[in-house]
Amino acid sequence: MPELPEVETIARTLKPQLEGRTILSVHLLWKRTLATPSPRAFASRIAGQKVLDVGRRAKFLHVRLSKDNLFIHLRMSGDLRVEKTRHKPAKHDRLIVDLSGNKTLVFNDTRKFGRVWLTDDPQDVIGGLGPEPFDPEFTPRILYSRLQAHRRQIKPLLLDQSFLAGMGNIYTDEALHLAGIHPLVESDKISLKKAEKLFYAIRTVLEAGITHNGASIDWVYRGGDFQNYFRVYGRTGEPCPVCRTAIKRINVGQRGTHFCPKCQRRI
DNA sequence: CACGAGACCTGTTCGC
DNA sequence: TGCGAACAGGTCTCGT
Repeated sequence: MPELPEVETIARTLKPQLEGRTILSVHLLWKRTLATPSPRAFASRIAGQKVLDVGRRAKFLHVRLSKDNLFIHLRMSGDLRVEKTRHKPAKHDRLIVDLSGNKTLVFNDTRKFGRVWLTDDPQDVIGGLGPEPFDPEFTPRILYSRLQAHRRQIKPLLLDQSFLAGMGNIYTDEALHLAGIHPLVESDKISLKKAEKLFYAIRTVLEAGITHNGASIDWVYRGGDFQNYFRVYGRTGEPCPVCRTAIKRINVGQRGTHFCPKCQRRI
């Protein structure tokens, strides 16, 4: 799925296209796409609400409406576009939101993993999330103490959205390589110095991702080109950009994991 | 508490 | 060429 930089890119693109418009009607094409409320309540409640703001929290797109909050999670294959209102859904369209001014917000999601919530209390959806990587309150010291609070393999821990919000499989592999940390290292074995390095590595790779408008992989093309700057992700067997050692691929928590066996020692 | 496996889905690529 | 297996940017739930 889109990770933090891809969702940030989408949020920035949608913001000027959606703000100020009024929602006229919605058409739900795949029932399970809607997490809450019921399809009937969703349709009647959302109609007539105005879009006040569009933003991002972790990997959620947050659309603030006059009375409610619309949250959209793209999961693995979701995509969002604003188009001129049309009447025939395209392949894999799951939710159509008709807006004032002849525009339509289209949620297209091949694998049907994506979810949409409408709620008056944002905490219902995003209440359990960990710190936002770019939050000024989030510091290297805080990352260190949170790492010490667990004894878990570092990669799955970074992917845990309640530990840290927004990291996904690609940016985690990239950040661990930049910080020189093996993906299986136990979190409480990471020194303060290494935790600081990891903190800045996380911000660096996420920032680079945003600068490049995210990554476009396989058939999910969203315009970004960060895939051309991957250090290790998807580069199994290719030389490490730092030391030329062949990049290894292993499975960690059933996720493909790429790292340099020389730069990222297990210890 | 930490971890692995299985679900949820469709599509593409890999290996024989 | 063909066909099944493996794999894909995510997250939840269950069992050990």
